[in-house]
Amino acid sequence: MNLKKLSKILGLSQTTVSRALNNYPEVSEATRERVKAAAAQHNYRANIRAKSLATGRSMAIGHVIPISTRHEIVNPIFADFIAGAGEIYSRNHHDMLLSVVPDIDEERTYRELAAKASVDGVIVHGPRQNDPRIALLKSLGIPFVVHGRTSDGDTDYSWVDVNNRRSFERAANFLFDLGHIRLGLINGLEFMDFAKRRKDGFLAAHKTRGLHAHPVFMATGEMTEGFGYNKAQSMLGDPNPPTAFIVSSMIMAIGVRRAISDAQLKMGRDISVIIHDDALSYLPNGADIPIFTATKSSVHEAGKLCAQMLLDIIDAGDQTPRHTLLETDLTLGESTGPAPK
Amino acid sequence: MNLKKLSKILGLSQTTVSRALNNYPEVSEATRERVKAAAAQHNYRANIRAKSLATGRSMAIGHVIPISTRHEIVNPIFADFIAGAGEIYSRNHHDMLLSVVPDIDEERTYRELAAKASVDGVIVHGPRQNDPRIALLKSLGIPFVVHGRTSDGDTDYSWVDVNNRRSFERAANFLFDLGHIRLGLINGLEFMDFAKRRKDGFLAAHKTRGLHAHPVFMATGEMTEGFGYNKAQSMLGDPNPPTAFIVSSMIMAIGVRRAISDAQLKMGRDISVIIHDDALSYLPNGADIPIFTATKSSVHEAGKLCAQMLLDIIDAGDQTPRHTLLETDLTLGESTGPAPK
DNA sequence: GCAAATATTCAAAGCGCTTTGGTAATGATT
DNA sequence: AATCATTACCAAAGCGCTTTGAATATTTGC
Repeated sequence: MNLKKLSKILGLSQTTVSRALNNYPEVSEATRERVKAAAAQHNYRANIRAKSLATGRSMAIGHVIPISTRHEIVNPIFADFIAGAGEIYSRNHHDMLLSVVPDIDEERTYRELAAKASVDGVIVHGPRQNDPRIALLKSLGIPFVVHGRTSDGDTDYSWVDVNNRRSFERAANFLFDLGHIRLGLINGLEFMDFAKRRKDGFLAAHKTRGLHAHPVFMATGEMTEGFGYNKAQSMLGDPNPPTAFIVSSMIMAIGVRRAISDAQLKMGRDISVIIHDDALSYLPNGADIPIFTATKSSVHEAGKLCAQMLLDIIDAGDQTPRHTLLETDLTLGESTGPAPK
Repeated sequence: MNLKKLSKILGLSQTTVSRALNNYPEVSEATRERVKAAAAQHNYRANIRAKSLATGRSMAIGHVIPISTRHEIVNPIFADFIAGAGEIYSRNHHDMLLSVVPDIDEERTYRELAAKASVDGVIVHGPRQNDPRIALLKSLGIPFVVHGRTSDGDTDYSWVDVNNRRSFERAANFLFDLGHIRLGLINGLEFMDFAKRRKDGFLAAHKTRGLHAHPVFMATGEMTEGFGYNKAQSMLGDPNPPTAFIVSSMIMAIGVRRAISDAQLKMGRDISVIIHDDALSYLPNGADIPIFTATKSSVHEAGKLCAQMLLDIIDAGDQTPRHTLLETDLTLGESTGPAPK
């Protein structure tokens, strides 16, 4: 079923049928209803590619998911983020175009997306401290929103980010308040901007207390369960080990918990743990009482915000950057307690 | 830059330029090279929607990800599956169109995908035992591959699945061989086909040994860490508890491990655990020695296989269903041992 | 009752590509 | 030298929609 056939059936021109369906005012209510009824009856939907060829808008948003070439790891938070964004898209009749590409091919992918005019805008995932994608997308003239931020270079673009620095500063201070002096940081890769900011917050808290963060107690790496386990284990093996950990993700924290339990220690009593909790749907932080004390910020919500911001930007045709900085909730769980004597 | 301009620059017709770029034979090698050089120089890429409007092929594959309306949970294996499939798509110049929809809207989504002609085929995720989507997609005439299978109704369609029944039968038998008699099963929702098959395998092993599976020791629910924890905890609280668990996913197993550790038991000594391991990139089952004894099958690989099968089907224009049944590896880890006396 | 204003409808062009059905030029065949 | 293939190219139609500009029908104003 297509427009031509449908208009023939109705005895109307394609123009009128098209306008009736798209709610243009210059169509009488009587015919509009007749047209809509016929469209429903014949299960007519405008061919999306013909439509977007005619309008110049693709009604699709691109997400380029980089896969680390070295480690082949997919960021697990991505499922929840996508779910959030997808909710907004489908509510606004947009499609989501996903490109999963080795990080080495990212630039080419963005260029193609732009040249082929496949999308009206893109969401940028996992920004590095200094990320060439910003300049690239600007030069391509394609609207975009970054999930996260960059620190160096051009910072004049739209983003939605969590206040990572403050979160981790608060987390560290909270542990200091409990009497802990030696903290371990188990963080993501430091060329990732969020990881850098978290470390900065961690260090800032040390500084105000006049404490010194031991480099050996600041680990940075791929955010897997295994990495969390290894680093926690080796830090706990130190002759003068940390009494508390701050861990950048639930997944790593699971490894940390395993290491603690392997060392015959009890989390929350012998050793405290604060995690950053992205509120992943499949990894809830306990039911009523959180397992982990956490700086919490829903990545599902972030997906929704990014998507909405991008659609707004596209709609407005507007170039002035927008920003949303989300504060985290510091929620008390059972993984923290006073420093052991 | 578009075809028209490019052909003007080259002093050739659009026909010739198009043919040169698409490697048709009726173009001299000299002009072909000249055209390709110019295309590269001007960063020309065919507008994908114009192209697919003309060819009738969208060069896109749809994935409809259902979100459970009741629980709002995103299946975490989905990230790795998508990554695998995406690899195949980009290698074959296809796009991936993702629709994240409440399970209640699934049918409408498929109908729209078909009517709007947005995709050349779809991958069906998470089939139920008797899944209406099969008949729907057949009636819509849209090529599809199911990741998993159905048990009831029409079973004549293409799929890629893991031999879930045999996997869990083997797992149970392995535990019986170790002297365990009371096994606990912590499984996904049973209307999901994979969960049903796993349970069938579990029961089959009991039957051949002349053993009876206790209903209280067979849990079924949403595959979260919390569910694994709750069920393991309650089963361990039984006056005559199981001495081994078979767990349907790594995520749930993490909860099971937490319950075991909370109960002051040692996994692999006091209680054995076998999991099904989807080989998720961000949740590797240990480094050199697996943490869990597992029936292992990479979901990333399954994504690749599904994608490739679908592209092959579309390419062949062929209707005869194809099947790939993957056997799992039963890999020995540190979570299993002889039944305690 | 007639011009002007307004409300409806339509034919045709255009979005950027592919593909059909040619033509012109070259080379091979008798 | 005339005929036939073959090679290399092109003009124009068509994919299914939107939108411009014009035409026709219906009201309104005086």
